[in-house]
Amino acid sequence: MFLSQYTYKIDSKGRISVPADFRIGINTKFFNGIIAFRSYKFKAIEGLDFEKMKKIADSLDDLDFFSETKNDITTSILSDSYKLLFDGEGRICIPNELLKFANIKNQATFVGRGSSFQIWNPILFKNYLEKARNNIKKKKLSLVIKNTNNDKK
Amino acid sequence: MFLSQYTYKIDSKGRISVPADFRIGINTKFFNGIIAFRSYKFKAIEGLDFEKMKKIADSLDDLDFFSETKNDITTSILSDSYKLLFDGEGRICIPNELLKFANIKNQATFVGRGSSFQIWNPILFKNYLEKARNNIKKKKLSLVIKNTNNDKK
DNA sequence: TACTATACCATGATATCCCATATAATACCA
DNA sequence: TGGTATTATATGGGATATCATGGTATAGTA
Repeated sequence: MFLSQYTYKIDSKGRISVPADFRIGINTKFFNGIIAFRSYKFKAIEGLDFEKMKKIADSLDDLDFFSETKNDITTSILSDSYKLLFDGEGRICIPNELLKFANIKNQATFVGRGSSFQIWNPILFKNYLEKARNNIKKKKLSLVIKNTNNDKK
Repeated sequence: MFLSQYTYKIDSKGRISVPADFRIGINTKFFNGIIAFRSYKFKAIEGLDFEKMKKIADSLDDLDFFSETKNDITTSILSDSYKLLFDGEGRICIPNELLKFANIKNQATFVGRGSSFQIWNPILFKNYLEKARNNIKKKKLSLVIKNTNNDKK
């Protein structure tokens, strides 16, 4: 489970450490690294376990083969995704294409989202987090949490 | 079940003991520690079992990357949560981010809330407790509590 | 040869482990 | 019941390991 935020540097070679705690949650049996692609809602990068990416790909297979939606999603997710391998120290090298999209330069923030994570420009994320917190307060969504929890029990 | 209050010190390394009684109620099979995050209602820290947090995360999770509604809540809960592992003596190290938010310095009070608990600045909690008691008296809610309590027995 | 990418090694700061101690709670026994 | 022994637990400090980060060396490529 990916939790918390970690802000790390990008060195002169474009390398950045994936948080050690994230690496633990990543199954490295078949693929020693992560999958990354553009977020659809945010100026950020989505990060995934290989296995979760496989689940997404499988779920896309369930859609109607001829549907327009399937084509769009399949194209934009699967063709626009990158396999980023760990080096010996658990670092990855984020492609320029993604860095530019997320407006990331010297530093990046890894953001835990449970079964996946995101990579943000630290300042942009700080702003968004502030907004998200306020939204929750306004909409009193704390109740939602309680309910979803009770449902599962 | 988490009950009572316990006030302990934070040592020079930032460590604080989790009440032994709380530790008993925490399943340490997969994760030997607790999950902590900002409270939405109080200037305090919420504490949870790992499995309970996992249930929350799962309820927020779906493969739909286009879902608008859950983004804010997912980010503000999961990115603001921390895995806090026990050391050999059952202590945790609370991140500065949370300490600052809850205005905690040298001491902290663990407050049992049944299936979860909170961590407070001792003085702030004392004040809140006082207020809560007065509210009950004013609204004469003591009867309600007694009744619901009997129901459970 | 120049240039890129990958593997390998070094280091300082931080966090974790391990052991020690004092105090409080409990059990035991007269 | 009273007093003592034993256990549990909160707290403290030194040793060790982990991790982010920076650098060097090697292999691949055009």
